[in-house]
Amino acid sequence: MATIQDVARLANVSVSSVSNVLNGRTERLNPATFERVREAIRTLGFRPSQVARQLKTGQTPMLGLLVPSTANPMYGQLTLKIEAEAQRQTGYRVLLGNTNRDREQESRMFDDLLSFGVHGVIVVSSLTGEQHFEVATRQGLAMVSYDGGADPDAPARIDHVAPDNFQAGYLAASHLLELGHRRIAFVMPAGRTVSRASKIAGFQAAVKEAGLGDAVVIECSPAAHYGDAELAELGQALAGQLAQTSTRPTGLVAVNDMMAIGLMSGLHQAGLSVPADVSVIGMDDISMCLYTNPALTSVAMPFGEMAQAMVRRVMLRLAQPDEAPIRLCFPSGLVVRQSTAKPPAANRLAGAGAPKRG
Amino acid sequence: MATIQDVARLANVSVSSVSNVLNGRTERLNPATFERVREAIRTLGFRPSQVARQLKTGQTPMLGLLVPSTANPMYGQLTLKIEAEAQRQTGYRVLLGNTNRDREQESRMFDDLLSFGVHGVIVVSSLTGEQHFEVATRQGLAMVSYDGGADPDAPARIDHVAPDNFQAGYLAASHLLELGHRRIAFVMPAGRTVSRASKIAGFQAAVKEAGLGDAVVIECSPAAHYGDAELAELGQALAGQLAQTSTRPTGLVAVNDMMAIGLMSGLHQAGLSVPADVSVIGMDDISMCLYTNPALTSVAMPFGEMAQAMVRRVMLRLAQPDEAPIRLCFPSGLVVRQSTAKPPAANRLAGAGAPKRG
DNA sequence: GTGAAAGCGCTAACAA
DNA sequence: TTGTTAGCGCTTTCAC
Repeated sequence: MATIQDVARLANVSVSSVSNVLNGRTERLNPATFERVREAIRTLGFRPSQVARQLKTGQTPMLGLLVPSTANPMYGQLTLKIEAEAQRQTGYRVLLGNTNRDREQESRMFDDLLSFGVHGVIVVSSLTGEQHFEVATRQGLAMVSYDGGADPDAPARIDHVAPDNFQAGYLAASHLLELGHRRIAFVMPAGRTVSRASKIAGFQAAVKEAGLGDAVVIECSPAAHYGDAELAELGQALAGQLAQTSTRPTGLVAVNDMMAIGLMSGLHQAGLSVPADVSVIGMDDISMCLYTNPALTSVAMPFGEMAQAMVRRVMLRLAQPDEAPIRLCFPSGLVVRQSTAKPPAANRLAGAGAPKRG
Repeated sequence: MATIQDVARLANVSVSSVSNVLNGRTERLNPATFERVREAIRTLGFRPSQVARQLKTGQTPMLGLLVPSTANPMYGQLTLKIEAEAQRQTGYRVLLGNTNRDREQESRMFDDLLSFGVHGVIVVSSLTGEQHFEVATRQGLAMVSYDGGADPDAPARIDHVAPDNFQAGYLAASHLLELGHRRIAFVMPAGRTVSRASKIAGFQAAVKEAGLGDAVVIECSPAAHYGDAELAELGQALAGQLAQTSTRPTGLVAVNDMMAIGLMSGLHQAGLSVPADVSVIGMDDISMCLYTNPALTSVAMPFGEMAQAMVRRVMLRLAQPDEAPIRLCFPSGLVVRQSTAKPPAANRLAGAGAPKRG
């Protein structure tokens, strides 16, 4: 690889002139010199070393991105959008780390980012209140979290970007209630995060509004790996159990689409039909929703806009580290497909025990 | 961030002693000095700058990874495995780029890798015979390709890792033939790559062995973006057309699982049943196969082993750039689930026109 | 408008 | 066994 020295020699100028050309300080250059340098750069195929540049300036056009697992289509999709957005907005590249939502892995990634001189990072994690986040920000990492808990008292200065989870829970429950369901449940893996709590709150609010009191939150076993379609597996197993109970819900709101897909699969295996026997609704609206059988009704989150906001925000924080942290919340929207319908007739009668509306 | 100078000062030694400690050259150190330095490092929370180190040595513990799109679950899964394997084997981090299988994006990523001083790269691309690959390797990139065409005459020195595509095509076709299907087709997006050609060759070989001559290869419209579940969309559209033809195949081999999932979705929407009316088999065996309805029969590729091989190979090539390029081929295996069954009775009779076996 | 030179934080050859 | 120092490729002051 050619160096700035080689270019200077070939163009018969000093390295500082070459540097000025590289950094677009045209006002300081004689147009003729400028052209000569550009010509030399071209003939040598010279590309400035980001490494040397970074050592000098402390800046590098690179962003850290931590996701639980790219094998999960939802994070794979988000990863794509964030990477594209970083390129589009600023030409930054992305250093990727899968964390499995594991504290230790997150922590090691933070350390590595710091030693690579990367100062901006976007994190998908529910652990943002924990100490390793505070340590990392104190050491100079500018962090933006996706769907993390925004504890106002947390010491770490982190920006938060999230979908409106309360609204998502509310929309999902309302949809089922409007279809006539009276026995509905919210399904998720064990463990309450801030975002899950919001979804549940929205779900319960809709249930209350409908004058029902018996909405259930079902927690599966905890998700251990996130390395795969594990949520689907949990949902599948749970659906098998639900199928055997006579008073099972007629409508299920899943914490996300992967779990919903697992639920549908388990219900089918148990000989039940979706939506004839049980309605299922997911959240995130990943592309796979279009191709399940039946196509999955879901609550869509504006990933493109959120990716854009996260990149913009981390850039801003890189430029102005002392900016006060903010929380951005994006509206979600119901997308009705074929996995939700009226409850089976028997249940419409059996629902008489519940208070009537209006 | 503390520097090596700070550590030297605190420990009352020279920077070279600190450097020796950092690089594990314990034999040159007085144990007491060693301890003193380690202590200083700990109290300062010192972490050596990879940037400075890299400027000096030309090495960096980072790998490039180019995939068409992490939004495609297959590549999301592969990305996860490669990243994990890079961490496990050597502690390397991964610089990710989504390319959309676009020449221009690949090329720009190569340039950026070079200017970041990253010399090892794993590429998922069908364009490995093209010029930008040759340019990149000549400029010092050590490349390993996944499922790329291994043209022995290609000038670029690239290692290739791939599943046995011929075998995959053969296994898929054989499975349908053994079930009694006589009218089967291979389905893929327009455009023949080396790996698709191998799958087709395996598919045709099985058809010939069965004494049939009329196996069809169906090319959908070309895939334009890869940014999403586009293959599924193509499959869905195609299935809608197929459903209307009376002489449609009774068994479909899809080039990969996403396309198979799209085909199933389209068939269902057209009122056909899988596998009662049409059998569908995919390739890759992504986790989603377990959760489709019906669960998708597929040909599994050993992604874990292939990821391991790719990382090992790129490390080797980093150490010995002049090593001769090799091609590693990994066996695939049939995984039977519920999307394949005997053809409908009418077709079993209609198949009489085909030559009989034995 | 252009050039000389210091220095970013490390490694490694060489000196002591 | 430990220290001194040049230099990796660039940016940026400051002098001309």
